[in-house]
Amino acid sequence: SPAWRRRSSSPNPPSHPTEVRGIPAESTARGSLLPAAVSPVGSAGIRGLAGGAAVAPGPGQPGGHAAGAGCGAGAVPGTALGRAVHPRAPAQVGTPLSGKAGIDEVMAAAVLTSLSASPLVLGHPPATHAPEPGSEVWKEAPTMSSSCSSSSNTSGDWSWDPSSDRSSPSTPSPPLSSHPDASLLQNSTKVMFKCLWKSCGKVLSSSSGMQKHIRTVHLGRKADLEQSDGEEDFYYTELDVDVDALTDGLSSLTPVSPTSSVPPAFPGPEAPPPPALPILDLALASPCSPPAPPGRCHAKKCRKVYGMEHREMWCTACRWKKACQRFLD
DNA sequence: GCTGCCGGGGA
DNA sequence: TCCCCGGCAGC
Ligand SMILES: [Zn+2]
Repeated sequence: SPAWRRRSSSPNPPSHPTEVRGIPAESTARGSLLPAAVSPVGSAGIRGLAGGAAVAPGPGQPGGHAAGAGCGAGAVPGTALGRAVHPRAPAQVGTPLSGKAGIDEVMAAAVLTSLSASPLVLGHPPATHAPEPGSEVWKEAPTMSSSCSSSSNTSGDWSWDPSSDRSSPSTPSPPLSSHPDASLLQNSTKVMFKCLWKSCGKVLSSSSGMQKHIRTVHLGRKADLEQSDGEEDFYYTELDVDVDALTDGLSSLTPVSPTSSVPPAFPGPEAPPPPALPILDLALASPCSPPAPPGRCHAKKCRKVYGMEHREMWCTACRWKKACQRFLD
């Protein structure tokens, strides 16, 4: 390794209490210019995703993740596309993200969701037709063309430069309790839960429903078992769906399998691939450019991605004007 | 002009 | 060793 490479920089940044596989549990971006983190959260239990508005910067580093980049929704104002996905950590133990808040939130979301019962929810868009079934929502993403910035990274294998790491705000729990769901809902927005398992994309109106879906369809468990062993990987994102958007192209909410009962195409009959995948999907589904080659947004390095104004987020190499080590081509 | 980064150099 | 930056090639 090049001399300029910091000896101290290791693929594994100093651990952060709320990190799961190296990623700050919390989005660092908050819809701003920073690509935020899409990260599996929650220690032992049901895991949801953090992200939405943003995707963790940085392609995975050597060591595990397959395709790297997605594009951060970053600078672009949110759309109907899930923007405030966050960790769902139902009552499980030990989650730094206060479990209680998590529950409350889930409850709240569920309640609110059900209150605003909708015709839209399960793939029943109002008469208004949808030009292109299954993609309306996602099509929002490409609009962020210019922000084909970050890459996602799903797992901790990527190496956050220590200095960068420190720059990310980390206040784990607040978002949960102060989540804008409520207000959003009241503003003609409703929360939907989108399954992130590969090739699924099913959208349900309640987290419990989604968990059940994942449990039965993807984890092959019995539907009626609640939180069986606490080790399930429930990857789904929460979408704040603007009702207006829904009326426009709702059908898109049931992207992949119109017949919700069809199990996603997983290679084997066995358990689905590990969680990292769904996230990747999320990342990949995002905006790199519609037909994004699986993996990354080329040519864009830290400088471009984060901009001069966020130089501290660049990888060391970029800061030193060396070959970027985060966005490898 | 912008971008990525080599190579050189200061502390 | 860490870091910065002049300057150049490629677009
Ligand atoms: Zn870089």
